[in-house]
Amino acid sequence: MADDKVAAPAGDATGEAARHATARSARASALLHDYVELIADLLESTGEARPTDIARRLGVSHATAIKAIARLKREGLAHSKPYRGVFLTAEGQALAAEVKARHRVVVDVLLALGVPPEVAEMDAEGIEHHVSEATLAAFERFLGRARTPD
Amino acid sequence: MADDKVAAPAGDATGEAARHATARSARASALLHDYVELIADLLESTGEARPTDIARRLGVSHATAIKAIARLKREGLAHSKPYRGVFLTAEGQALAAEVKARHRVVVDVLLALGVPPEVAEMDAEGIEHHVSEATLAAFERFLGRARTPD
DNA sequence: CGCAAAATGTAGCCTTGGCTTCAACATGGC
DNA sequence: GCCATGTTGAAGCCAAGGCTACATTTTGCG
Ligand SMILES: [Mn+2]
Ligand SMILES: [Mn+2]
Ligand SMILES: [Mn+2]
Ligand SMILES: [Mn+2]
Repeated sequence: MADDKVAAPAGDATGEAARHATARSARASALLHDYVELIADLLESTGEARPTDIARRLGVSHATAIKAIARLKREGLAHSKPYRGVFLTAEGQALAAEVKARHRVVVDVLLALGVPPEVAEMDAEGIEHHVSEATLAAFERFLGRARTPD
Repeated sequence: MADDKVAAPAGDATGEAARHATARSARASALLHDYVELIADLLESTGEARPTDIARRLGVSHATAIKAIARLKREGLAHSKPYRGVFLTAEGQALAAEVKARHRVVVDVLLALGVPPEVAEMDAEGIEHHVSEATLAAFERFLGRARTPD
């Protein structure tokens, strides 16, 4: 497992800085991820994703949701016409699928580790945004899934 | 725990809203947690915690660090006199110890699940802030520690 | 149809957490 | 002892993500 670049210096600043930078970046995208996940869910289950419903499910004001939706559109993840509900672009749908899968795996790992279901859902909502590809893969191996066929 | 309001409806908004609210709140305190953890570490290893070092270790500008330090002071977690380095209050020290313990447990769990060390450190930096008491306890049981004597 | 209620959108405010730029202070080397 | 350099602090800018208050549009219903 250790190549030859063993033992990064203990009080190493640059590595630590990189780790914190990664965490900050994940924190920044967490919000968008939750929105696309939720929008996909609403579209799938009810056929439409209205700002009010999104706001209620996230526990924020509708104005807050609308501003976030504007950002989703700006970033090419969603589109919508005034008063007509929100939809995901292809990119948004892909992201939603990814995020949803990650969410499920995180919850399952927590459950497998003996975390109570309510708590698992709670904590997963935050943890999911900080699970890298490598960690996700490890989680799936641990769960005994062969890289999820789904 | 469940009175008669069994089986929260699938598309339950209030429960989901609460989960997202919790995640948002954790996200908000994450930054302060990282600061106290780092300050404690610097104090322990070098005897002093200077803004410049803090900034470098976190990968932010020194101005950003100084403003965060001001907030730590405002919230009663740290104190400092001009040009004299930062120290933690009793409350700050307690928080630092808690945060550090959590960090270690999260890393250990990731390692136990087969996540590569570098990645474990990376992801733990974000995950740690979303691990509740209940989940922490489950993690410790999983690791076979009896509520960490240390 | 007509209109009240609900949904949507806009505006403006606040805090946080980034940044750069500049000013003030402290200190080590000469 | 003095001064160059490094550290610290202050100010001001910006975007994100909250909020409330108000304006506009849609819609459902009598
Ligand atoms: Mn989430
Ligand atoms: Mn989620
Ligand atoms: Mn952290
Ligand atoms: Mn940490």
